[in-house]
Amino acid sequence: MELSNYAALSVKGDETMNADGDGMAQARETGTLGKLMVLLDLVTHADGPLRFTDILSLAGQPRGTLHRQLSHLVEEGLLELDGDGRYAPGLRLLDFAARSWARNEFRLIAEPHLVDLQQATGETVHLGVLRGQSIIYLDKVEGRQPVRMYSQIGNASPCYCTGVGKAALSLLPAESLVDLLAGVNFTRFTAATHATAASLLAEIREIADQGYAFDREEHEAGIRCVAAPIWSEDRTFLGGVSITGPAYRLSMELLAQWVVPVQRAAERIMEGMRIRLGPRR
Amino acid sequence: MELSNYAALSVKGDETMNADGDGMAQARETGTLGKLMVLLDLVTHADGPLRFTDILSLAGQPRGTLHRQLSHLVEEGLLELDGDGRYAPGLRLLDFAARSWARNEFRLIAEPHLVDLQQATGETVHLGVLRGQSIIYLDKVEGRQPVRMYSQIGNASPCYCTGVGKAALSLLPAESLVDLLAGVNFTRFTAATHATAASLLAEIREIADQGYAFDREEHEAGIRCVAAPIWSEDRTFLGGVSITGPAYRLSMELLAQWVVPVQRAAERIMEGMRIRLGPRR
DNA sequence: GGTGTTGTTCCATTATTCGGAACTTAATTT
DNA sequence: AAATTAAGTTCCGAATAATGGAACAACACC
Repeated sequence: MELSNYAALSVKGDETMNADGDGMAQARETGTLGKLMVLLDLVTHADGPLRFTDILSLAGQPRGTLHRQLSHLVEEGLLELDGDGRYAPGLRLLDFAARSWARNEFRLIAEPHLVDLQQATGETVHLGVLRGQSIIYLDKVEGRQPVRMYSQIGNASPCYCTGVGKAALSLLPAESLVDLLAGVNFTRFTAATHATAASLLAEIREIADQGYAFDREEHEAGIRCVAAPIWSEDRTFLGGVSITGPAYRLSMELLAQWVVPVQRAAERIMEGMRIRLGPRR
Repeated sequence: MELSNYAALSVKGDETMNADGDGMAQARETGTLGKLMVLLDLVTHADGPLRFTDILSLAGQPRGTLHRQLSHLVEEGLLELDGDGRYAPGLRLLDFAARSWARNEFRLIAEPHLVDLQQATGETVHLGVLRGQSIIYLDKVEGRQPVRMYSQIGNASPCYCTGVGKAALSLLPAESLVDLLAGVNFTRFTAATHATAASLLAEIREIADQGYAFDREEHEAGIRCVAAPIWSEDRTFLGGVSITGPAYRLSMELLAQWVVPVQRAAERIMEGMRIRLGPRR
């Protein structure tokens, strides 16, 4: 019933006001749509279905207004209203996403290289993109284990404690990086999670030099990974590939051996992007 | 570049006007949101990224208006505008969907029973819901094969040529069924696809009596399935479970043997719904 | 039958969207 | 290279849709 750590994982993140000293505030108003998206965010980020009153207190809108907004969302299939008057995410979202995923050019280019990497190492391979302050996982290739699909794909994870996230951040120019980190809320998931922008910055500088990143159980205890960055030539697109697995099986020595394969996969994906999307980008 | 069979697969379907003699027209106007959703539909249903002009001709809006609408969608992350001025579905859709899927109550209830059914038969098991004239697949459990997740999940498939679809339709009262079929555009995917509402109606009457449905290579040549219906007590929620596989492996005799297991799985799922969601529904 | 809670409908006011046209910018032709 | 066409962007008065307060139903819990 309670809301989950909404702010920490929010893709958008700056709905209220970012305590950013810089004058350059990102574009904000999308009028009617923006307000509706806030509601969609609220409902999809909640731990379970929300009643009208719950949303009322969270959204702080007048009752009449909120009621009409929710009705519209329900009518469009973006939300669903069950028999007990509780609002849940709508199935139309699934349909949109399935199409968006199936046709995603970047993912299609990367796919064969992810499979190669999975087979070479036997461990789970992820593909992620930096979007705002979050990493969105675009694909995942696992070994033989009983399929639990969708598990990670589409999930927005924090950028400061994942391999792909840190690899992507290392591509940013120093200034943008500092700006971005200023807005990040550092939640400590494990003992190894970076707790401050300063300590993260230091590691990212290192990663930028080396060209690869580790996740030393920073997001989830017992889970490690190696990641390599991926970027478009115009740097509008930042992401990464990673190999992930349990710490008992993936020693740091083994991870170090996988640096080269991961980097090679990243390079091949970038080569594919140049060919498919044109050399300029 | 061309549009795919947009109308046939559309979840919404009645944007213009349904040739429905009945006075009870379903609610329609969602104002600003509705117009934006039409655009989202256009872009997500296209075969590839669309340029501004493409959308302009498809949407039939004034240029200035369309431009602002697309800008808003892009700003919210629902669409993405690449360097070549082409619009593609945005990644935010993935994030929404991942959450919507992970927390879907019906899916969570059904999951263990799907796994059981998969292990009992060794073939692929699907869970689907009727939404408008389409079946939306909510889950899929496969055997050992190399994982290609997301493949089917979230996809909207026609109701008239899938096992789950026909099973779900068989739950509708005769009147609603006729109304619904009046709006369906019967595309012949294979030689076995029902071509008219009449022939479909005849089979659905049979299915309603029997309590299970076959798909005899009606959607895809070489693919068969058995399905059993699932419904909430108040009949607001209709769907089904199915076992799907290649015709060379799944003889009609074998499928007939699986009727009982599929029905049992469906019953257990419904029992779970009664317990979790309250007896009324 | 009251009384508080929750959800829905109504309508004048206000703010946003609409859409034609003028204006850039890029591509194509002469 | 200049001229021409196409493609995309910005502007602003008019039209429309969103707003939010208040009054109205539905339901539970005393």
